[in-house]
Amino acid sequence: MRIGYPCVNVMLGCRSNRHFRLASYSERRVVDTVRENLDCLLEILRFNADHDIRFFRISSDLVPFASHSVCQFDWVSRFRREMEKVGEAVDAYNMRISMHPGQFAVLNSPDGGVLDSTMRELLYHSRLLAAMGLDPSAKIQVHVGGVYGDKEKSLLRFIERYRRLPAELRQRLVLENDDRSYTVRDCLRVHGHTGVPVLLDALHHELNGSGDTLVEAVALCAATWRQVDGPLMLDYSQRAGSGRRGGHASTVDVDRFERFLESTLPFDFDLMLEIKDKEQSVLKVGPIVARDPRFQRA
DNA sequence: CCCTGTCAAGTCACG
DNA sequence: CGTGACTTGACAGGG
Repeated sequence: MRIGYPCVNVMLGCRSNRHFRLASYSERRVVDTVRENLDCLLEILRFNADHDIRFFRISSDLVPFASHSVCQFDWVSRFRREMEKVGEAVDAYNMRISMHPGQFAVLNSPDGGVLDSTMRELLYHSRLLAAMGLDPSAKIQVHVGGVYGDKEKSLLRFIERYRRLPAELRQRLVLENDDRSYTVRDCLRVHGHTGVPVLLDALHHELNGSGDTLVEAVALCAATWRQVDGPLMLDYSQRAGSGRRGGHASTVDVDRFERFLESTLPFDFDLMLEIKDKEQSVLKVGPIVARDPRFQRA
């Protein structure tokens, strides 16, 4: 089991998701920003390796405006060597990488313009991972998308769209249950028609359940990942104390986390900890997981 | 330095 | 109809 965190390291003084306003776009500006972002990404990976953290989500802002028409420079060629270095670091440390496009990528939208921008955005993600030389176990996680007043039709539209995706995208996309529309069971239906692996978000499953217990859901999702996809990925977060929908906790509650882990035994997976204090929470639970023989899975 | 209005993009729930 | 929430708040202009 590898445990990781998304996008941002709060301890290091750098950020790998720096961006800027579209109004101030220039090739110079974007090149400078990408270079800084890649430098920082390498620094974060080195930090992770030093602390035995081997799962990380790369920010979609690594190349700002990459899918926007304003972006004309060939960032793959320009930063090939730097991106390969990232991939080499990932491989050297036996790390796992994921990405999670923003809410604007909606593959099942009935709107052709939204579909176009979604395709450009998803292709940016897959080209970035490919430029790093990462194998297909580096995943891009998306939701089914909107309901548009007809959930069945909208789910079927996702299936059609998925089938027409280029292979470079199909080999990396994974489908995640969301917190209000599409449950794990809905995602599993899509899997049945497409083969897309299903990523389980434990909190979404709590808020928008399928009737399955957590461990049942883990088992069902695990079966959708082939060898080439790598181990099942799982998103774990805790709600902020006051209990409003959505908001993530500021730091991990270690007892609750341990109970969560016990409740998923004996399944193995790579775990993304979505907590505000990022790597600090991973550092808190890492030693517990490493020390406890019950969690020495696979 | 600090303050704050605003930021490429979608969808949905809430008031 | 306007606003906030979502995987990650940060930029940029003005005081």
